[in-house]
Amino acid sequence: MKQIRRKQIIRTGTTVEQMVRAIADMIVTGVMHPGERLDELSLAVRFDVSRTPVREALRELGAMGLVDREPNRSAVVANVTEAYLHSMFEAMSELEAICARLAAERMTVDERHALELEHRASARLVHANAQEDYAAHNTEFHTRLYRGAHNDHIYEMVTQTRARLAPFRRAQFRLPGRLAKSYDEHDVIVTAIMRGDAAAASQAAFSHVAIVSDASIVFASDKAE
Amino acid sequence: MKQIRRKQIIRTGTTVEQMVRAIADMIVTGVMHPGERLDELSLAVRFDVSRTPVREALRELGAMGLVDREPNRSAVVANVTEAYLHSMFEAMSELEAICARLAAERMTVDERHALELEHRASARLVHANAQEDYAAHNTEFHTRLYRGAHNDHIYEMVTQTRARLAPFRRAQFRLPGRLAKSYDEHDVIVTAIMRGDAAAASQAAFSHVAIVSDASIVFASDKAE
DNA sequence: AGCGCGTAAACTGTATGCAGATTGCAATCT
DNA sequence: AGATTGCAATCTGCATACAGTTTACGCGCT
Repeated sequence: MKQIRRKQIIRTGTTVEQMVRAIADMIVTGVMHPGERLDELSLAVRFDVSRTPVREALRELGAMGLVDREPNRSAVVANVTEAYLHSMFEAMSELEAICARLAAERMTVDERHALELEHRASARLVHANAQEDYAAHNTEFHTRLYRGAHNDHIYEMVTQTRARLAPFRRAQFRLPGRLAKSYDEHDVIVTAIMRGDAAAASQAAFSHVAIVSDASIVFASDKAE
Repeated sequence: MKQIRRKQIIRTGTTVEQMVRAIADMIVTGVMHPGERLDELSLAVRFDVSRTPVREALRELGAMGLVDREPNRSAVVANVTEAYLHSMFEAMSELEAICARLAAERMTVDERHALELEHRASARLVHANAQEDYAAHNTEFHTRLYRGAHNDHIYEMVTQTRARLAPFRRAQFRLPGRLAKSYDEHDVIVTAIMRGDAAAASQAAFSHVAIVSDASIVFASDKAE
């Protein structure tokens, strides 16, 4: 049985990482409610590990802002209110706008070319309504944008914010017609970047993310019930 | 709100928090060099604790991006190169610009009033060349700006970035004439915000931080030698 | 001499035990 | 009855012990 556990760890990461993901999911999907206590022993029993990895996982979740910790107290689920969610989506728009602006100014010829290719290739996925594949393309597309800004710290912030929002955004491409609209919005961004129009790229990226945000927040509040 | 509480906890040191700060300082001040290994036992001996708190501190430092961790490997000092530092200062300018813009649009009457008072009060410190006190005022001033944006996630990002840059910025007010210039720059920001001119506030905040960055980076590269 | 291979040392990951802090309850006092 | 203090159960913080993994070195083989 030790063997089995080891295999799973190899497959999905270390024990602690697994727990971080599992607990993060529970918090973010509303299985656990804000203020709910996360006592170490219960979690240890639940995941069939000792308290040590549980403590490390809680510390990491604390750093991620998903749980609040105070000395000698149980960690509690942080209040990821709808207001806070909204602030994250808004921040995402702002960050994406910055990336697009900087990308328009700084991307190398190769990067521009790759971005355009990536974008063009996705047209096929839209026609096929291949939601899974389009989602993968979408991630890649935005990642190229972030990298194109040539600023490591901004890249870090935007990817972290994106990761935290991921659970709330999962279903957006299921909305009818969203794929085609997303493609069109990407198109505006790409065009602006290709001609080095920083202001237009920034504006287009801002709107694009704002639209995604609206769709996702609806989804999130559905889920909260 | 939540953020403030967490900050205070950081100030109130448990063993782990103390270690996090101590190690972070060593990394950021160049006492430890990028790539240098942080093996758990050595640190435990050095701080005269067991490996358990060391591990938790390293995990937190990993989440902060100051050390890189891989399974079954020593944590190593992350590469906080001058390039990365530069990217953080640039990000700081961008974030501050966003905050100023949003603040100009969203600050309540009370917030605007408090900001102006805080700013006016600092004039006295400039004349007295009270560097320590002005630094405290400066922190307060910028914090008000960040809060004024009314976006918790952006507040979190900007304060975190600011915290990571703090060690590099400490000496900036010692530069001759910097206090008066800082005051003037603040003045432009405040004026723009008071009349709700988002674009002007944003522009002024961006320049202000860019200037601080330049001064600090000079200082940082001095220190690196 | 160079190349594997195996073994041991060093180190990380996890479990468990103990000490101190906190909380809730209950018995006592006002 | 309500408040208060003391005690017990519970939980966190840290130390120590053990298991599994990686790394480095030396030995033998070609």
